[in-house]
Amino acid sequence: MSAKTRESTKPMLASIKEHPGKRADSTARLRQRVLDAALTCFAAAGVEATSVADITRLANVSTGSLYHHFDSKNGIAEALYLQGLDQLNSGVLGRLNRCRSARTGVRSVVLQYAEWVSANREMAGFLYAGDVVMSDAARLERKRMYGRQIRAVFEWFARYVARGEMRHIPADTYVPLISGPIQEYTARWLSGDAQRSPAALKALFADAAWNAVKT
Amino acid sequence: MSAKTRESTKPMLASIKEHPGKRADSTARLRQRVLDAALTCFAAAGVEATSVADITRLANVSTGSLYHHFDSKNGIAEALYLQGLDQLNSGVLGRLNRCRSARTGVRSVVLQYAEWVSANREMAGFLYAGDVVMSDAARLERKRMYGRQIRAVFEWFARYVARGEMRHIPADTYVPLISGPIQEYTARWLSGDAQRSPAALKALFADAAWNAVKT
Amino acid sequence: MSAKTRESTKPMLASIKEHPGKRADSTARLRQRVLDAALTCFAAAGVEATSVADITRLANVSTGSLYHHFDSKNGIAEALYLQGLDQLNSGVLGRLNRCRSARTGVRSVVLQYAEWVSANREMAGFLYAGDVVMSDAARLERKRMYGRQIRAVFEWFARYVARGEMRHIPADTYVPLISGPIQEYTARWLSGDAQRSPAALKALFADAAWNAVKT
Amino acid sequence: MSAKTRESTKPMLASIKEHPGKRADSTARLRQRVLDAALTCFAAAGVEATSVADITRLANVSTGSLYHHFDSKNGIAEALYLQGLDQLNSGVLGRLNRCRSARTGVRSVVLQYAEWVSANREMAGFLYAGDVVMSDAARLERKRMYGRQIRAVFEWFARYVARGEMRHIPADTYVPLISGPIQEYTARWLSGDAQRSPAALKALFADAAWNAVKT
DNA sequence: AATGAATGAGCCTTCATTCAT
DNA sequence: GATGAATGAAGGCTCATTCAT
Repeated sequence: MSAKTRESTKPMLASIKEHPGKRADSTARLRQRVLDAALTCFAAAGVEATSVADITRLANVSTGSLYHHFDSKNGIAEALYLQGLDQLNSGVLGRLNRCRSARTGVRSVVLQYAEWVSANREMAGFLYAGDVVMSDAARLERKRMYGRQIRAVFEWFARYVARGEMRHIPADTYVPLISGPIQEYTARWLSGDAQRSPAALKALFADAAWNAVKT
Repeated sequence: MSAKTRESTKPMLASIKEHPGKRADSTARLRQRVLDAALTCFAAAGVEATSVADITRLANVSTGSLYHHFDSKNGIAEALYLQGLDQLNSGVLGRLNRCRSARTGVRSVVLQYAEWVSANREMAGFLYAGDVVMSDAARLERKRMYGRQIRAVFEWFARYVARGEMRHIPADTYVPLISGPIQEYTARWLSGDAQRSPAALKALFADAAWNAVKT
Repeated sequence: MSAKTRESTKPMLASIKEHPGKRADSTARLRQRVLDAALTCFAAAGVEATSVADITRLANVSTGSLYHHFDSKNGIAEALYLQGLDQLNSGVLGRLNRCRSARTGVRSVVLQYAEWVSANREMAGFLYAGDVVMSDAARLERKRMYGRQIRAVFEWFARYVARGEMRHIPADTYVPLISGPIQEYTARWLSGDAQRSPAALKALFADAAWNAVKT
Repeated sequence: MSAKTRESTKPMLASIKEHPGKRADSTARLRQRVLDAALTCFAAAGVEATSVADITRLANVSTGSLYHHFDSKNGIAEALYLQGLDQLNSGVLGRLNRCRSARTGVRSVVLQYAEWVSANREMAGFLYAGDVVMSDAARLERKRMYGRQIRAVFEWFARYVARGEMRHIPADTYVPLISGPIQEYTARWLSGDAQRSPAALKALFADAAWNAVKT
């Protein structure tokens, strides 16, 4: 909600509820305990199939306390979703910004995605499942995040497209061409249909990505 | 959604409930009315968020009648899922089998996927959402279907890999490389984030697919 | 909802749910069991303080069954309210219409009110408490009932006012002057602050009513 | 609602919580802020439908603080009820005591009621709604107040009854006959069914009251 | 005195499924 | 085969009240 976007680990949107002073610490701890428990449940069974009682049980928190910190079950899912998306995005963008050529840039997107997903399997599964029903506020926040991300990535690539080092194709199709294969593989891995972690195959998919968009 | 399954290679799970004789026809009609209604609901709101009452209302069928023809709400979802998957698979395989070169074969997979998905948006959304909780019986049936499909496709491709016309990479990675981009694009289209139908961009993705696996 | 207004004992509004044929009877029985139980609870504790469980317990009906026949707890209260009001109104009006002089008419309103209230203490308490939150549909129905009642009563009285046998005062004030005392006494009786039943004092209040509006 | 209780003849129930010394003033201010906020809420939605959070929000007081000053939500309602009743009663009694004839006395009761109710609409609505569940202590206090009031009023009237200037009827029926019409009209005004304020029609109802009990 | 986090019982309602007719 | 009434276990959420700070 504020300006800082990258590397942030704190939940977005919820920041309004943060309090300064002595109890802020234990408050944040409880919030995180709830988010952690919810992630585990959501990843395992989906948001709808997870009951609030499942979360309170796992987080060891009372119903009332949970609702003191979150608006609703779906509010937890939204906070988690935005937190995860922010993490994934900022990881990719941060790495991209340290690259100095079209090829390393394109490959870095895939490499970072593969690594993050392999290291955060639960969160990846949760984000991939896409069963969060977004409220208007959350939708706005996501749009803001996506906008920033897409704009930053496109600005980075645009110069190489302009130089003729990358193909000139519809804007809509870069992401599918670059990320589609690793994402599809990841989906199979998450569902148990593929054995090796995405990280183990990252070089192959990174090469394919570059191959798909280079001139 | 109403086009009859073509080239179905195996009876559906639910076929055990089919009855021979004079009433079979009206029975089948009612079954299909339920399946059609369920697809609309599932595609619009997801399986969990659809109530049996939603389906009976839309299908104009009584509760008792519905349960006379299906085991459970999830049973309907399974039947629908298997029906859709079979349709999609057999379409792809049928087209592939009519191809006479590695390049046309690989491209045909993408082309057929793009066309089917664009022509069966509701079913595509339902299959993509992946919110069907599979019973053991259904899981088995799906495995059988997948196995046949994968085996058939691989047999087709294997000869070209052997001839050195296609890259030799881990078996797990062919599908992601070939279908990943079009699937990723389709997901964006289904969610409203991309405007043009997959069919409109099929050539681009077909070329990319061949490019990704050719030697 | 239909034309018949007087002496009707059937719940209004709910009539849309009535079914002809063999099961209609047991359906109506269950509906009435729920209404009776609800009346007892509402009269004793108020609508808000009565839980749906209180009603199901007393009516010996399952939760689901209750909700199969009524929209909500408040829907029960509305049905009951309209039923009671209809009974009260039609009793008063029916008796009034059999009177042949201003004096007997005015007195009959009070007498009938006193008798009905004494004979239907629970319903009277429920109606008097006024804690039913009316939906738009119910509000409309009540308006319709009130309109019919007020119009009919005023038409009856108007001729005597015109003849100079009754005072000519603001239309708003006839009901308070005629019914106010007996209603106030009834409220005290219902709350336990007065011992004798309204019926026991009806003559006194009937005389006072006539005295208050005669010329 | 904010006019201080005049001629209060006994301390309120809640007075036990009053503290002497330097903070008494700010304490009383906070108490009153809570009572004012509660009255607004109770009048608008009823006691049951008002949550403690509604009150703390409107009064700008913390939960803990509220519970430091009141026993419970219902305790607030009781305090408010007794405060309002005391105000209404003492107004009526005070005015009655300044009258020097049966006629002016009876009329003054109605006139004062009409004026007070019109000037204190929120409190009148709250008292009229009668949704305060009284604790034993509060019930006792109310009985005491009522007793004093009734006794004082009866003593005043008794002499005129004895002199034959007022009718001799059951003790229970004086109040309904005198106050019933104006109360019934007030109820209609509070519910929006009557337009003119009770104060606007006070003379009519005062005359009727005297007419109802004079010899 | 003041604060607001924490508690957990209880509320209304939904819903998949069964079963008598 | 068809119907829809009946069931009761959950589910998400609210709320009065307590208590540590």
